[in-house]
Amino acid sequence: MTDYSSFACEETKVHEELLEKVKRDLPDEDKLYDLAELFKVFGDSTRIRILFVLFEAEVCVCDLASALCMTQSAISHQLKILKANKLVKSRREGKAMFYSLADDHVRTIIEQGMEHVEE
Amino acid sequence: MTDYSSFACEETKVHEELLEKVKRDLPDEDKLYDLAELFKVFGDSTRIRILFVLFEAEVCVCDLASALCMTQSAISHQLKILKANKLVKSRREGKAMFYSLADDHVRTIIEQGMEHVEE
DNA sequence: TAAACAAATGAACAATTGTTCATATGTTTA
DNA sequence: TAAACATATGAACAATTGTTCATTTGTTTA
Repeated sequence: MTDYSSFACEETKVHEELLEKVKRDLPDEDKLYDLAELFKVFGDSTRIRILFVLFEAEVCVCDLASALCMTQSAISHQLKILKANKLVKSRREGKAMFYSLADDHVRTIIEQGMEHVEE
Repeated sequence: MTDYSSFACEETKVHEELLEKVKRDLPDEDKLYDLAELFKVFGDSTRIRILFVLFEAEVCVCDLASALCMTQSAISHQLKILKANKLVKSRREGKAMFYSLADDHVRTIIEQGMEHVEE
């Protein structure tokens, strides 16, 4: 990593170098936006709690609602967001709809987050 | 992982078993809240962009502002949030304040997120 | 010490978001 | 087929959040 720290803010030449490097390496605006949107999904404690329950088992909507002491509607709205972002998948079984984790990124991301807050 | 999926929603006995397990294993309400708060920090594209710039180098506030084409005030407000959540650290050098990444969880979390959105 | 510069902060406003309530859709069973 | 059940959805409301503008704090230097 280049060290720019010894230059004051008037030293425009070196900073232009940095700014060009940043503009070259920064991912597309679209991708950064998608990334922020993804983390926004994790940024709600109801959705985090849903994911934690799904770490244990495949669970239907009504059980999620009673496990988390929330209305069926609230849970259903949040599941829709989780599904739209491919964090969970669903499967119908008769009247019930069962939800489970979509893949293992979810686990890793939450584990890393947990490590951070537990420090 | 126990399979509860073959039971309908009326089968209250097995579900109670699941609900008890969930209540036992679910982290404290406080911890889940903190975790959601952490992800909320990642859930804004300005802050994501700041972090990406800091992947490259230690950078002062005015350079962050010009790199991201935003006002100094907006960047400063966001840096305060990043710092409060221990994602960045700062160091004064004369008039300038230099910011850098606080630890490597930040990188891991963002990398995992990137993998997910790129799928 | 006064002027200039870099960063931080508080108040205000617009935009976004999570929950509730009412209702619709889809599936089973009597 | 009608009733019952599980889930999904749309509208509305309160709460939260990001940016701007004006101002303050902290540091250097003329």
